Amino acid sequence: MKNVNSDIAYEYLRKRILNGAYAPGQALMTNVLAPEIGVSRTPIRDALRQLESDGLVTIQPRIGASVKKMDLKNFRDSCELRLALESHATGLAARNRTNIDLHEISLAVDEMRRITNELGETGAVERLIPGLVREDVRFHLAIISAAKNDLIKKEILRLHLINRVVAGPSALAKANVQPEPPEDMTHRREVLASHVEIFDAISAGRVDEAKHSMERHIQDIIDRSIHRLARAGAEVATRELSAEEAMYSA
Amino acid sequence: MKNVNSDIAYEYLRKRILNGAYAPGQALMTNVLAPEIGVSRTPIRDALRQLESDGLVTIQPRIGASVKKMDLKNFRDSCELRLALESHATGLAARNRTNIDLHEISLAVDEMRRITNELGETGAVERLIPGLVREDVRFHLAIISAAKNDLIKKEILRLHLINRVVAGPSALAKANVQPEPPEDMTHRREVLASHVEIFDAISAGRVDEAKHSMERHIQDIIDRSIHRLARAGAEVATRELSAEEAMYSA
DNA sequence: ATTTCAATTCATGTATACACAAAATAACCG
DNA sequence: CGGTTATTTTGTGTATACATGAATTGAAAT
Repeated sequence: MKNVNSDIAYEYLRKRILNGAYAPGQALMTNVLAPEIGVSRTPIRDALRQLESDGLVTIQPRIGASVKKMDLKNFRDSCELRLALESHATGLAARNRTNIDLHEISLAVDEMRRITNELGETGAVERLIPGLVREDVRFHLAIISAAKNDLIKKEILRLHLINRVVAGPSALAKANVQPEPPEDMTHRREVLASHVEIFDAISAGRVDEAKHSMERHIQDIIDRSIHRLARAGAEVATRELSAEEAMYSA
Repeated sequence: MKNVNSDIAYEYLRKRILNGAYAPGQALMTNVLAPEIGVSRTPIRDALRQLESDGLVTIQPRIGASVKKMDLKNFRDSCELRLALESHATGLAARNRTNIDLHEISLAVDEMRRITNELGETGAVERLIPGLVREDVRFHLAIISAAKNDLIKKEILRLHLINRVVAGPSALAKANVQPEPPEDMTHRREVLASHVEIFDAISAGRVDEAKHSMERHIQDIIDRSIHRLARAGAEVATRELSAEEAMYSA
């Protein structure tokens, strides 16, 4: 999409859906959005259709568009899909990665190690968590890029978006789940260890090992997400997030 | 999509793209299609956007829509994606299948066995191949349904569509590749054996085995497709097919 | 003859008007 | 007073008109 007005509408709506300005199920009416955004209904319809294929919006004929509701079943399904794609992509990465790819992945691992250690020593959660998230994103992104399959990459990025919206830090905050229990330091070291393990496998070209390591890693992440969500109640909202997530959108 | 006129345009264009009425890269101009289909440009634009997200059409801003071109790289990528999804779905099927699912899968296997044997005896290719294709489709469809993940299912169906368009029997025919070499009888028996193997694994709930069997099975199919396509020339066309493919669209 | 640039054509993107389906409200009847 | 049926409202789907950007043609210059 690169049509001026459609893009304006698309970005506007996407941002607002992603940061929770609209409640899930909320109707998105073209004739109220048109004056609000300052374009006509036509590009808004385009944007809504695009958002629908992104999985963020539901369109019912003759009824209209609404922010997509995510129940636990849907969320599980999309996690499962992500698991399938990202673990497979990791296998591909082990086969297709260039040295440049390897370098980028290793940077993400090294930086995460540095921050994790600093976090263990100083306990400066507020200051360091964003960096940790950024390096995590960087790691996963570098791998799916190294897989050299644009279709798979595109699909994974789409899913990341949805998942983060549902289970991202701010979403959990709004659902009254404490986002970062302090005893999670051990978990952070586990995550780091997983990343190292995955990197090593990719680096050595061990396809199956890379794949399975990533599969376990993502399964862990998913289990934790679902566990937390389940505690927060069955109905899951599409909620706030920002800075780091914006990367995914790019 | 269930808007009357959009649907008309969508079905019209989709059919024509799938049966090769338009050459790959062919421009699809709203103002020529509008009188042709008998609706205005607006629902046609909707249909084109839908087809774009189906992966059948490319839309460039201010330039317009055109039938998507598939080069070998794109085709490989989409095969790889299908491989990832369908093998994963098979693993899920082994875990989640109901007895009804199992029954449906077994019917597809039994029927394929019957037809394969009859084919081996009579050699009536013309008459029996369609049935074979149908049972193959039925088998794969039954499995991805048994996986109980609608997202994955939807995605696989989308890919099947693209793949069949590119590498389906009629596409190969147009590309001057003999569709069914007679010595392929051994291959047909291998396919049947694969199906049996996969069914057994799913039936017994052996997740990993099911997954890997399907992975090998699909890899075989892909290798054969790509091999044939490569002989037919690098540039791949989006070409004719019908009856069986229509099933996938449903 | 070839390249450059201008003018024209043409198709898209966008706005808007209208028709119609669905939802909300009011009127009617039991 | 509850439930059913008109009526109105509201917002979508569709057609169409207009404006703008891209492509193309033709003219001018090298």
